Amino acid sequence: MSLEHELGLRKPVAFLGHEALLNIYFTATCIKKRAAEFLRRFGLTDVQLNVMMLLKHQSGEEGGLSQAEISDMMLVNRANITSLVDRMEKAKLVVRTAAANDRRFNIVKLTDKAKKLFAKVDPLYSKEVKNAMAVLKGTEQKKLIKMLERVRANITG
Amino acid sequence: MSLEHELGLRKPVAFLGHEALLNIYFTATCIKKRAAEFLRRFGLTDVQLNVMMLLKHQSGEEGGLSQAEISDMMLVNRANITSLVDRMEKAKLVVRTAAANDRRFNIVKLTDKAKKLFAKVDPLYSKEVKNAMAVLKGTEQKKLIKMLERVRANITG
DNA sequence: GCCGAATAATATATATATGAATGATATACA
DNA sequence: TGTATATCATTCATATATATATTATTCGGC
Repeated sequence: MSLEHELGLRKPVAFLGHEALLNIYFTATCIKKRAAEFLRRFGLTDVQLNVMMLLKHQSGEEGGLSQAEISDMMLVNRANITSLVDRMEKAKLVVRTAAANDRRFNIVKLTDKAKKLFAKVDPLYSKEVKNAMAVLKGTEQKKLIKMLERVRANITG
Repeated sequence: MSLEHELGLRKPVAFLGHEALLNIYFTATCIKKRAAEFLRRFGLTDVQLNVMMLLKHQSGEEGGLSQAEISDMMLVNRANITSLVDRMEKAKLVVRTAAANDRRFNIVKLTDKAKKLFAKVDPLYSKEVKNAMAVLKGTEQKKLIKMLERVRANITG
């Protein structure tokens, strides 16, 4: 269904480019809502799962990531990571560790509790993601990715 | 460039569907950041411009929209509209008016100040949007829209 | 005309996002 | 060596998002 119908607009979006842009924006919104709804039963938010995924799969030699690395990998302001890690630390999902050589850094690591929870949630979440995207064939997904990469390259460059 | 490079990941995203989903998500993030940056010089946020666009182009007979209508057209929780309209009212961009027949409703309307500002910002913003999407041909934009519509239909249905 | 259900807006607690300013620490180099 | 500069994390004010509960009002059925 078109955005016009989904949002209950009285008049269509003014021009094609704007409709395309709004489609990207609102599809992301739907994805985020769906993820939030799914993760809620585990007491997690989508952002927190994202952090857990990064710590699981992208950790460096020290067995974790600095807050600056997390911020870069999530395209999020560094100031935001402070409170995000605060909340996750309070929920016993991560710990802050002093870096070996440079006292400016915190190395953020997953707790055992978080590792166990992730082992349970990750396969279920992956299945959800696969189902969500299964309406597009592999070749379509690749085309979609290429188009979105071109848009990003154009606006960030 | 691929997400893997843009975000500085050490390992690639686990499977194609997740990469596609993350591309949608992060492209929306980039669009939002770019819009925020552009609108800042006018003292507006992207969300506030969105409200102004809706009030300009989608208003009903009463010359405005109820807060519930705004919420539906923005896929945003209704509770959120209260504070959003509060801030815009404080900035003299909108006024709340009592609806004629039903005292439960507020009709939100643009002020003259907001109409003038919108008349200035809108053509510049539209040009930005056109430029942002100009890397994709019209037929590509249409394909992109169709694919995203299918994804939304799948996850919201 | 009255009562329960539905609807609009609000209040509250919480999570996430930004920019700007600050303090602690490293590093480069004159 | 010592200083300018860069980098990491934090704090602050602000904007946006959610779920949940509450209040005010309207409407449907009787």
